[in-house]
Amino acid sequence: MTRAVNRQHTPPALQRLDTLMPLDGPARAAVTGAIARVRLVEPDQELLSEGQAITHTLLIVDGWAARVRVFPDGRRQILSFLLPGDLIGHCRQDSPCSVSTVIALTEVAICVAPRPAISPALAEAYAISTALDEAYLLAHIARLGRLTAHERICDLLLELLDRFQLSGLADAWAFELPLTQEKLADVLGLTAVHINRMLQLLRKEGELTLKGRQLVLTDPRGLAEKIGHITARVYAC
Amino acid sequence: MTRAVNRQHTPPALQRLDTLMPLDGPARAAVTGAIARVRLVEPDQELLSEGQAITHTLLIVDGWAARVRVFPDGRRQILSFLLPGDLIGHCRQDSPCSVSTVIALTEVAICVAPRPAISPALAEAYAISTALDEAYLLAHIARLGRLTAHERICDLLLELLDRFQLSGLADAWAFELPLTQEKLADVLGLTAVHINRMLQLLRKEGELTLKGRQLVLTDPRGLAEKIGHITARVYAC
DNA sequence: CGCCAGCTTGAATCTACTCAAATCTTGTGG
DNA sequence: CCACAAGATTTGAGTAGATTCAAGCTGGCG
Repeated sequence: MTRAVNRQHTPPALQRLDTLMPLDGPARAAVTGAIARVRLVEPDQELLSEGQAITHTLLIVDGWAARVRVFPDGRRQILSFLLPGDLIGHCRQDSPCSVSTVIALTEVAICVAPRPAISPALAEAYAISTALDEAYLLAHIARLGRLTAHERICDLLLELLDRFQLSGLADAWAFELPLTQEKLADVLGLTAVHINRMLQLLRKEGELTLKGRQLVLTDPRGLAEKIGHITARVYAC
Repeated sequence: MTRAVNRQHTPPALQRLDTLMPLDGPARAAVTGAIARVRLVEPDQELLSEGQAITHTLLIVDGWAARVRVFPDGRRQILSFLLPGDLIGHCRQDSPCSVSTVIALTEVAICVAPRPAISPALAEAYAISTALDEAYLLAHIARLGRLTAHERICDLLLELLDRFQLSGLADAWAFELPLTQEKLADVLGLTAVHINRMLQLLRKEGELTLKGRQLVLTDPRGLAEKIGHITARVYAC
């Protein structure tokens, strides 16, 4: 269950928040405490359903979750990924409810996120996290609207690499990608068959290798340059 | 410049916020005062550019604006529309900066949005507005990812109808659509030529009429039923 | 060993794109 | 009030990228 890259003691979720905004003692203690009390969710289980009232903000500790929309005829679209260190349901409304269903893609560990009132640094980390979330949504819209299948895959993988780097779950080239080609298709608005063909092409081009769940990008920076990918992180100032 | 539907004195921007959350006296006064001091922006002018520091939250008073992303090779994608009563740059960060360029699509009137601290009702209206914004982004992702050209157009027009109804700028069937087919293409991830053909088809099917800038949907509720459109408004509780 | 989910392959099809030209609008100046 | 230019819409023909459907393959696991 331990991820390859993160051998140190800092849990990825804590590391992500700390990277977004250096946390003070109370914040670190609160997050560490929260992370100690996780709930495990099985793959394909719903974490939250559309329209459901939100009582706590949740924090992803481990695993992959996703916001999804399913159409009456069975088409499905993954709206966004939720990865370790990401918040679920963080908003300012009095009685908020979920705007989308959230499901676990792998086994997921979640906990209740400490209240931002505990520490100004924590509040700021949450705010930056929320801003980044929005940047990822906008990037996804541009991806689906204007990129080809080939570009979409590269662009998404570069975003994921970047996101995992924030939490220490990726080094400069590689991270664990536990998604089936069908799920990739559901994020990228394509079919599994076409994802398959494009992944083969990318391998033939030498852009990536995929052994088991381990994804390695040969030259992330060169690839980002080539397809004009700009990391959303730059927007969070 | 006065829009067809809104003959009463309530400005659309005020009406939208008041619809989201009934405003108290101070809030209404503050919004009315703010709306009195508008800045006019010409079509195609930038309201905000990517990465720029945000000093005030802005409120759209009149006209259409959009968040756009332009690729190095000239492809462009409209990420979201900003319509009367919508907020620009409302967030919780200490020193926020814009995650996308915002341009005026028509002549736009904007003002500085009153601070939410003025009134709890206003703060809640802003919070709901922000939540709705996110719901629109998610809806757009699902649209681009999984709907056909025909469905995308219908789905977008239904969303716009719904949004204009919030501010009193649309009745049950019609609103003013000042977009060229090229701009519609830029939102929907299609080409102008294809938008043209699909609009003709929709007219032939009797789903809509388009005289000048006036868009009339023949049977919005039936259409929404047919394509499985769910108004994002339901998510805001 | 055999099953099953996921991956791979091929052929036919279709949706949307490209390019190019014609027509319609709208606004402007003479 | 007409002529003209510029922008926007419309039309047609050919093409490309992605889908569909169907079959075969692979690897992990009971």
